[in-house]
Amino acid sequence: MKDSYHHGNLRNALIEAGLKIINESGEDALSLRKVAAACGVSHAAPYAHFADKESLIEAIKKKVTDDFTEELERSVHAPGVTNSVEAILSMGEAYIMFFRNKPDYFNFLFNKQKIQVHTDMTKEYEDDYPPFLLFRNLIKKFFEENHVELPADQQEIMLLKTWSAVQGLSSIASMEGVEVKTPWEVLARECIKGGE
Amino acid sequence: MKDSYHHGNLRNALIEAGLKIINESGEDALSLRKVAAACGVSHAAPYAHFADKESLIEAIKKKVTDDFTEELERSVHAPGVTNSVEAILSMGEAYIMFFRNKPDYFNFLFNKQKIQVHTDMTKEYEDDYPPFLLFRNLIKKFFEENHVELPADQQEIMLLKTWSAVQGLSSIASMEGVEVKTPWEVLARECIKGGE
DNA sequence: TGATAAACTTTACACTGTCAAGATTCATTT
DNA sequence: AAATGAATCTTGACAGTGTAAAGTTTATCA
Repeated sequence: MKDSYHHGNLRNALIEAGLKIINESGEDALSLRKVAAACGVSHAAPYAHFADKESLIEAIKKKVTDDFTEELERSVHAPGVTNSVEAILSMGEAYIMFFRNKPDYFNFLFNKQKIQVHTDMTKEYEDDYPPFLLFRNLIKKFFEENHVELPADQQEIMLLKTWSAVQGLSSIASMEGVEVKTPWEVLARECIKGGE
Repeated sequence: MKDSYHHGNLRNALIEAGLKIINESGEDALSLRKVAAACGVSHAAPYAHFADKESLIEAIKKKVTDDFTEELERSVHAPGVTNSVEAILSMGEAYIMFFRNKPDYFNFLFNKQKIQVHTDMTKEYEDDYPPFLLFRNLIKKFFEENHVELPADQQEIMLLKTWSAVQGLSSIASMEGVEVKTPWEVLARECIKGGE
């Protein structure tokens, strides 16, 4: 992979190596020099691809967010998901289980991350935070399927009711020291219920 | 405050100075040497009071958590809080507004913090995470006031339903780039409703 | 082929956490 | 009151860090 002066794919290699370090030793253990060394490259080489350490971390966050988003998308195509209510429950469960399985990702993803979100359901906002966009579209679909006509502020409340339940249980599920009797999959669905 | 070789109250001064730096410049800007300098003390002096940087940060976290807990306790004594439902709503609102007013505290408090929590309502767990304890006791009070007799797993679900709504809206309220039309105080109450 | 840009290395510097050894003060006992 | 040991603080050192500057190698393209 490193047979010449030029690495060839250093940018991606740095992201990959960085993610590996974070997975194995936590975000604190991430240093530009270690990442560079892991790619067999000098300690200043990353600066050809990233302005600073923060930029590399942001790129890693983007990759994790992409994986996360893909997992959410897959969840609505699971067997048994035939209507929008089940889709919301299935995606909410996937959301929560993602962070239950990778507890450190919760803070890693949401810390210092500017997350653009619009709760207005009448327009399209392509640049909004993708996981949120998926939820927003599902709620919208739910309204359409069930011919629900609510005033804008009630729609906003319903949207945030669902998202906060999911976000909150994810936060709790990612905490060390929290032991619950009920399986997280069941808790997920129970906590989301009531909004719709 | 520093008129002799011995500082006299260095431990608290370090915590205070550290918190000030975090409030003004963020957690990343916190360094032991800066904290020491702010207290007019040599760079290695903190090691007489804290094992390492992490220990100081933990002490700062404890202080912020104590303030947070006090604010929650105050909220249930607000005028208009006459029953347990209103108490839950009032405390939930206070919880969320705390993080809305100090967005950076959300990640600061919950990141890498081992938070002990028991959802079993039949026993007392004094060492549990204090803000959670307050919630648990309010839910318990609600059951007693309304003579609700639910099986243990249903009680657990109700508890986590409430806490996840509060925790989730706090997480969302602490995000940069999230703009909502409804006031957060209203959202708070709306999101908590439905559990009880 | 030659010029220009991109990718990478080397060197350097300031800042960081932490350790070890020493200096000063406090507290307690005698 | 004097002495002794513990607590507190200083000084000096070291390895690891992010990052800037200047130089070297390779790729690209006219």
